[in-house]
Amino acid sequence: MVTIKEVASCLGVSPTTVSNVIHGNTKEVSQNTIKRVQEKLEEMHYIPNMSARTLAGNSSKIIGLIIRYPVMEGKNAVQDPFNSELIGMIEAEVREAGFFLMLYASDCVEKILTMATIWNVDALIVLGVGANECKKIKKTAKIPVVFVDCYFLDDEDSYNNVGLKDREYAEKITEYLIDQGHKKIAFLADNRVGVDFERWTGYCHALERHGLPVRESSFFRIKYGESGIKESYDAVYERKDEFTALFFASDYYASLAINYFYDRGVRVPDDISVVGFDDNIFSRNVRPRLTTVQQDAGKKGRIAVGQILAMIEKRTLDVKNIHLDAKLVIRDSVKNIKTEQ
Amino acid sequence: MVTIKEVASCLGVSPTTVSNVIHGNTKEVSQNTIKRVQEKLEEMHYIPNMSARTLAGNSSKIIGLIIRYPVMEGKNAVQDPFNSELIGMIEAEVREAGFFLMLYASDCVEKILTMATIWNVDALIVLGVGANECKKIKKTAKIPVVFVDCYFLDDEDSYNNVGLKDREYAEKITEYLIDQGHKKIAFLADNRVGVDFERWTGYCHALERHGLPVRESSFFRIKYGESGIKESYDAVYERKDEFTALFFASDYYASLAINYFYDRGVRVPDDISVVGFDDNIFSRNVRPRLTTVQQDAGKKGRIAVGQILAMIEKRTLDVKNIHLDAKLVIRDSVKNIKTEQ
DNA sequence: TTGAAAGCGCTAACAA
DNA sequence: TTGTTAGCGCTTTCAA
Repeated sequence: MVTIKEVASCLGVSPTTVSNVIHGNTKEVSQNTIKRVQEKLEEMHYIPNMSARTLAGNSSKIIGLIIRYPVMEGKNAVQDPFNSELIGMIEAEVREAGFFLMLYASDCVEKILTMATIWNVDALIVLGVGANECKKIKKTAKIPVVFVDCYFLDDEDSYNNVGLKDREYAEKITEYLIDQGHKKIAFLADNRVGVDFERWTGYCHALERHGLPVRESSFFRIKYGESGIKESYDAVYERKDEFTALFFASDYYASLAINYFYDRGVRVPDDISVVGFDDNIFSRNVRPRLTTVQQDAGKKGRIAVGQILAMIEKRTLDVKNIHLDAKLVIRDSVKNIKTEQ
Repeated sequence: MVTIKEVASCLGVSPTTVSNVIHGNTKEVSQNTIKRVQEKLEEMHYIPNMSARTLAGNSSKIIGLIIRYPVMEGKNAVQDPFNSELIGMIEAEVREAGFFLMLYASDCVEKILTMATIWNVDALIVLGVGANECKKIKKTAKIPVVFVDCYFLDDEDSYNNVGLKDREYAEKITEYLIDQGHKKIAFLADNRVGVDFERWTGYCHALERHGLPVRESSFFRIKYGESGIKESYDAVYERKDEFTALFFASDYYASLAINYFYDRGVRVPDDISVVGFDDNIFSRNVRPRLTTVQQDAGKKGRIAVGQILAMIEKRTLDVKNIHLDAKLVIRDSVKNIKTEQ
């Protein structure tokens, strides 16, 4: 390990000068010294020691990426294709900005904040964590925090968040179904909080707006794990005649369902229509191709990191809680049944 | 930030004593003091400062996870479903062992080692990096390194690696195809190095063993990106009559191909048989279900972290380069054409 | 059984 | 324009 001291003594200058050159505080350093120091730094392969820098009161250059702790058996937090894309994007952006990414999966606010303190983390990006946790994190953390895909119970606009117009687009895709003649539409998700709650609400709004009844029995909770999913789909199958269309809160579940139905001889969209949400690899890699709501995970990541960097550099932000636009993508999983009625 | 000093002065003891209690060096501390210190630590919510610890010569408790830098347009390094599962598993294991995970995507050995030095990283887990890079990393890094899914040009057994019996199982699945009467089998992958090279080699061995010709023209290089894939598949389609079976080096490409063929009216397995490799979500979420080689990404992750921890704790390892067993999973994407001939 | 003191590598206030 | 020095929080050696 080459230290600043070593470089300095090699050159016969003081550590301060070397440090100043490293940080570009060169107003008071002669051109000649700057050059000599820079060359020596290069020559000796000087690599900074971040622990020392951080300890000396500088920023750690670490950004903590918090992902939700896995609830599901045999499934981990990175595995969801939407999350993966987001994480990959965030890693790339953080790295390119000269920061380091510490990945930490947890639902426990205490642990998250401890991790942030231990490492003197500069900022936190928090993915898809529940409203209560968000509140606590925001209240306690003394560093910039950007949430991604979070929904809050209290003052929405006091949070820094990058999300999607989930409700609006859930409403749109539901209206599309209604427009295609569907009146009996089920909503299926593995929970009904946060993002999924918003999508459910959008679905409800669309039904109400068109004078269709909103029934609690039209909500199916999909259980976790392979066997849980199968069990849940069995329940849907039993009641399939009650519905003409199924709105899944994610492409993942929608594509699994299409294949499940295929196996049981139920054809999509002829026998039942299906829509999803997200437009990830699953929606395109299933037949029939899935009609869904398209969102850009990469964009979310880029914006989130952009916000974080702006906050770190203490620039202010005009918009705090951003909800990105999405796009209805019509493919082949919905049948127009208007004429049949 | 509560420091050891503060805790110490609150208690009227020295920082040394507090530090000793924290680290369990309690042979020379009285029971009473231990208790008092522990309670105070708790009460004051003492959280260590890792920068200071690291600077004072202790281990950083950071494990660096290096993933290959993305080559493909619009695709990032975390996005591959196999990688995601592995990363999620590694994160969980690392966290549970009391370490922290720094995620870093790069192909550049210099940058990787700089990152390791900057942070005084305790160990490195390196995923799917090329042989040349592996060699350099092993030679230069002065910390434990475990490679995952890497293949090496020089002395294989001098590396710590967790891989799969890629060659053997590629051979097995090829033999299965031959056993089902297939003689004209293409091999398709997006490259032919590392893991994919092994799979290709296994494929070649099987053909040779059964007296079938190995032709360079039976290798298809799948191009990156959505349009690249389509273009590549178009080329396969053009020559589809030359083959009765297609061996894809990954489930991802195999499942995409099945759907591509479906769209063009080519039925799998009736018109052409398809096999994949990995058995991830794609193989099960496609119809017909994909016949493939099953491997356990989670297990790889667990073993890799186990090896790393053992190395960090300076316990020795008997087996260094582990190649896990896989399993041939026969589903519905291969037709038995023996009788037709 | 406990504590004082030095030092890890770096930064920054201040002096020269 | 350059250098001296103190100190960030912690560990560890050595003395008490």
